[in-house]
Amino acid sequence: MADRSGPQGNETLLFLTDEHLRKGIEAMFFAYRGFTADPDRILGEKGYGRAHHRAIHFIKRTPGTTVNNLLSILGVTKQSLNRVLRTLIDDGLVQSEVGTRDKRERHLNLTETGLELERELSNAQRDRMRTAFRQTGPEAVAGFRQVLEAMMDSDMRRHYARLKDAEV
Amino acid sequence: MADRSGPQGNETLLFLTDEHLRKGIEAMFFAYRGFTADPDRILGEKGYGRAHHRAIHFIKRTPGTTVNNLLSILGVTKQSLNRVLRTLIDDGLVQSEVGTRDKRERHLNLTETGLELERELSNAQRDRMRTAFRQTGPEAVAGFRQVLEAMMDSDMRRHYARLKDAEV
DNA sequence: GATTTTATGTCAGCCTTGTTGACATTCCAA
DNA sequence: TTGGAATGTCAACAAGGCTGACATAAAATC
Repeated sequence: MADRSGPQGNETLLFLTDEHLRKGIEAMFFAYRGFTADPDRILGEKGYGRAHHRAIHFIKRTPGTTVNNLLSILGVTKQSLNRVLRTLIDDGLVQSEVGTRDKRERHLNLTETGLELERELSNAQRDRMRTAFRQTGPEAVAGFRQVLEAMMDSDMRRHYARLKDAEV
Repeated sequence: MADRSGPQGNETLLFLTDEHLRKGIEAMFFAYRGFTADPDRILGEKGYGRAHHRAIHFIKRTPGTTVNNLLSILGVTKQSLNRVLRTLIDDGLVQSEVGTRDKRERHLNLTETGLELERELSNAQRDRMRTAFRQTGPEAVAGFRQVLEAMMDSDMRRHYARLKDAEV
């Protein structure tokens, strides 16, 4: 929100040049590849894809979540999500229970098998994140999260913040 | 590389808890969606996809690059890249010239039309990046780039660094 | 109580973008 | 001259997005 560079000091704005912005763009591109590389390998071996990982992650993250809630977090269509959920339910990784208060809803949870895969995936992804965090230190990590948060769409920031408040 | 937290001070390691790592993971997920949202909208209107954007970006970035070089940066198969390049060449956005030194190679450049689209895409993406950078300040941006760079696969870091050295 | 809205599931079909495999061409280099 | 490298192209396939249409059950509203 606030422009933290003074109005007179031009040298304080040097981090906003097009060259620096392009470097930031390419950093996002290359880093995201690394970010997904390890889970992708594991998923590939088991016949799943990134979409399954995302579903598994957020079900683990918000146990008992409904399909609609998952849709708004993932930002895909219900048909797309349904295809993924169907295979996870059929394979016994996800359990779908009719809601008690509202019987139209389905509450989603990971089964023991689902939790196992989730652990395998998030261990791999966390390992890389941990290494990167350790290499760069807490101040860099704080900046990393600030910039990423500022880059989100506002509705996604809501999801992110809600999760943050709930657990951290 | 070096663990910057002391071996005895536990409180300095608090940024490495699983909860913080998970927050970093979700920050990457939600931020990447924002990162690609604006170009995706523009591309969708013109019948292109993210793959076209990536090709356009790195051709602009490294004019006269060969197909093979582009392949190693983008990390896809030549068939996949070829399909994208073909549409861009047919639509007059990319020019492919037989190499002079080695006539097997094709040197890729953007045409004036291609440069126009590239400007439109990167302006949109830079706007978001600039806003995020300005909101968070130079120290946060430095941390952002450090962490992202540490998260890359080493071969991708090579590409990233090479581009960095060449132009920044 | 009847009607409308909501949550979900499902079927069919389309698109982009990734994959593998096979094969042709061109041309540098040993 | 022959082998291999760089590129192009064709075919087939899969994942995972999308839209549209329709069914069902249940909640909400009139």
